[in-house]
Amino acid sequence: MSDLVTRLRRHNWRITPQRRVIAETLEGSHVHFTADEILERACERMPELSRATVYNTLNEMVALGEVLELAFDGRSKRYDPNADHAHHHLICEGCGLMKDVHAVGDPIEWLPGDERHGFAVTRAAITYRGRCPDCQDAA
Amino acid sequence: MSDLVTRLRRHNWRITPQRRVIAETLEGSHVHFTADEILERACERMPELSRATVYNTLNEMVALGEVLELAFDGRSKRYDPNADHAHHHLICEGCGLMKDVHAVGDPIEWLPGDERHGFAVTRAAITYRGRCPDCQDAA
DNA sequence: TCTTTGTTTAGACATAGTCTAAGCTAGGAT
DNA sequence: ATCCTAGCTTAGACTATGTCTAAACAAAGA
Repeated sequence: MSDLVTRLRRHNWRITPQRRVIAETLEGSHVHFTADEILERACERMPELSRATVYNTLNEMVALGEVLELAFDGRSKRYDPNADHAHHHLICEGCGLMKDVHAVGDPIEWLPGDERHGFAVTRAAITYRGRCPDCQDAA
Repeated sequence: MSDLVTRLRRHNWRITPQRRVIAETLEGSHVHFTADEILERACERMPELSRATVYNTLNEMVALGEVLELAFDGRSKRYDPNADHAHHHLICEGCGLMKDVHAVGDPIEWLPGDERHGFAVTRAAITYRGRCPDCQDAA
């Protein structure tokens, strides 16, 4: 049912009931939740679930490379279950709405060798910002 | 002396002694400090400076568009005084070292119209990640 | 069954940032 | 010069987000 659960199991990671609920909550949504939003929604299915377990589990899924941690606003991190599928993010400066978007090409190729300062560059993420249709009308 | 101060004054923004110290601390460094790091350094020149003033001042400079707020790690925001000069950031996944870098072209052009979801897209920032020379050796 | 290892829990703790109420300062009006 | 006002600064309380700890719990293997 949950593809994220399948991917997690491949790491020989024990799928406990708590972890399954958290993974399915993450994957079942099309917005990127904060840890507390995941806790709130997961608790509808498993009321005794603790905050510490949600934080632990999310951090472990990030460490396994199956979930991306997004930190755009400096307030709270958000979690993106599509770690395998290259995409970027478009954020509304008015209301904070976030969309996944796909750009043409690979940003790493746009960084010249003499701008790399000897780094081994492995990833690149683009954050687009603007105003969504609703917030353009409101302005 | 401080170009940032000049830019801020153009907004009819009162340059108090506190604000000058904060602006010069920001601009005088080549790394991007957190608010608390700025407080610590600014206090060497003005020991009675308060934390609230540093936070207020940084937020106002961001609102004026003269300083960029960077939120990459979800821990604490960092502040970049070069808001006028288009550049991106390269971060070491080992030690957190951050460098300003310049990519070829404008990332906004790489986002197709049908991926914009009706947004008016105004800005794009690329975050490159990898390992710096020191952390490659350590690995 | 017993043991071992890993998981979950509640709550204490830590960190980053905001808010509030009071006092202070600079500049304009008199 | 003195007063007034608006805006600035301050200390500390408060909030939000996340981590840590110690104990209880659960599952798998001997």
